[in-house]
Amino acid sequence: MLKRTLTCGDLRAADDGRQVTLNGWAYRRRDHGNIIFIDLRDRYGVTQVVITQDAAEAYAAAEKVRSEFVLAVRGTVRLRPAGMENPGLDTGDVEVVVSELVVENAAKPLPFEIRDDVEANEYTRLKYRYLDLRRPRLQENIILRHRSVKLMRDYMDEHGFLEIETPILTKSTPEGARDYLVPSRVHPGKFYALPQSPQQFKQLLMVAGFDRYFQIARCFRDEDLRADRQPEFTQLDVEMSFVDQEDVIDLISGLCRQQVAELTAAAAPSLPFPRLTYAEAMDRYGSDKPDIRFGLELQNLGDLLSDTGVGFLKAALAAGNQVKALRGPGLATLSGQKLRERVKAYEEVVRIYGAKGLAWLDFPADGESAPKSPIAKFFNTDELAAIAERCQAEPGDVVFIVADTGKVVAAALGELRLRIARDQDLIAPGQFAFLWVVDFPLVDWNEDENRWDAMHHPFTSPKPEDIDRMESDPASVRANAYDIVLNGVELGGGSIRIHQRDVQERMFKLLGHSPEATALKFGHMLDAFEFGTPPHGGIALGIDRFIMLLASEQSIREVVAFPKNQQAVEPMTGTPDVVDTAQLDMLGIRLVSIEKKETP
RNA sequence: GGGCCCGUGGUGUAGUCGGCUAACAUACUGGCCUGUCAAGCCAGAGAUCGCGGGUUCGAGCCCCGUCGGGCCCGCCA
Repeated sequence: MLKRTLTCGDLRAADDGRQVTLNGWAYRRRDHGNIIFIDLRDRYGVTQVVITQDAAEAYAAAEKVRSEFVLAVRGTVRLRPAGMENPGLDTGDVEVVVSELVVENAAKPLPFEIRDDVEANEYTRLKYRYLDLRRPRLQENIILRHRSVKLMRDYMDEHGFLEIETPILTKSTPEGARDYLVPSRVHPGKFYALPQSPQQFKQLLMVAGFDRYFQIARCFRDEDLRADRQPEFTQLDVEMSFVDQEDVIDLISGLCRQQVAELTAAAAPSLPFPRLTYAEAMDRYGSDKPDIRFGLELQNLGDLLSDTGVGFLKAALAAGNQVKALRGPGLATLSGQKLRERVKAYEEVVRIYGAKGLAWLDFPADGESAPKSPIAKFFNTDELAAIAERCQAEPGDVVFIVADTGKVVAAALGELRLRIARDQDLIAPGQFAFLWVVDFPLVDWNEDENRWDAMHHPFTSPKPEDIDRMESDPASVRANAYDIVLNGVELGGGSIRIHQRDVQERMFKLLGHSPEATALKFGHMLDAFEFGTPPHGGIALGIDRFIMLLASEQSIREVVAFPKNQQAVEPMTGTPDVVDTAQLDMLGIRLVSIEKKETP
């Protein structure tokens, strides 16, 4: 083959006169008759090559070139004629006059065009992912991902961390997400599980004295997919010994700051990152991962309405429910028709999160007209004024009210808050608003199973001042747990771990595990805690999500080379797929037909 | 398990109060053209409108079912 002497991103005016050979893909071809331009593309850039009848053989070949042919060209670099430079290309001052052109591989018409401004159906994109990945946008995302991970590795190395691999074939654990299982051929009837995270191994590395560990770790969870959830994903997994929460927060804040500073056009976010307790976050934003790029905080109205005559609010407060409000800036300036449509859409939003209704009060822009809200007349003047003051509602605003259990109010208004911010364009692009959420509850009551679940995971330590209430009032026990949030996306979370056997046993007991089950599943952890375990803690960052945000993408599939679709299918290879009976026989596995849903 | 939205030439879209001989752009094929850079101009081919059924004189459009996809709820220690 005709090997390149440099890449399609290299040539500059100073290279005028050089003999060069380029390899690449025919990105665009412009045939003027007797002169043909081809933009030759590789991952480094685009270079214009020119073919004329002066090189008759090359010209004949160039006439047959189509999009995405792989070419090798030999020729001479020359400055473009005055006025013909292309400032849009790094190589735009020059072009290569071709003396020899070789078609290394032709290409059939493509299933979609290789360009950023035409978005093909995502199934087609995934089926031909190798073509999708040629598009500049995905090339940039994948390159950004490389740089991000490289930067993380260097940062961790500079801070004294060791990168250590942990098993992919490991043991199924009863807690948390569904495991992906791998049958053992050597032990028919037994199974490995793919790790949901390297949690136990990294803690045991602390017991082993490795002190500062990290890993770019692939994790697997067999749960339903979302735009920000793939069944396999990558974490920056970190664990440290002889540290407290502040050490972990400092370390990771610095890493995040560096990522933004070095990989985006945004200014480095200032340290320390803002911090909220879980209780504050839920109260003020209705979310444990608040987007703090805009205001619109939730306001409690309960105390203002203790004597209200408004029936549904009175009833809600009497039942011990919450009444909270959210300001919709400028919404009262919409026409009656538009406002009704908007309210209807917002009712739909809160309904999804369990709210039975959405009340609204408009404050007319002129400060005089009668409100359009059908319920405004039930409030007395003092109440309206108090609500406006509490919500800092100006003339022209609408205030939305949800009365329900604390959980429903938070979820409904928390989500509505995001929706209003988007609709009213309150989020300026290009921001990276980090936030630490701390003091998570240790456990969470599971209504369905009638038991306590670990909010983070069962190895998370309770706050020393709360530990005495683990048995008497578990809901009030706070954990040494922390999450880092970026632009309303949960980037990662961690905790200071339990390192004492008795505390760990109390935790398992609280979670409803019998001593026998605990010994069977977690005996190795409990044993380790009796052989000199240092105080330790750590964190894991979702790398896919981080890069999605750095790249301003809406889905982590845009930053994963070969992602699965929402049905957990990878359309290119056709994964998952059936296997030979012989393979199953070897594993001692027999398939039973999956029961069809019964028809009523 | 559930909710909402979307399936129209290869690709992206329009057409959705029923009248279509299915439109536009691009890609594709052929022709013209020596300075373009999303090149341009001319001509051409290419779609049983995801699939099945129904309503109707007539269905891309309405109804029912089904398949595929996206977003979300549940789920995700």
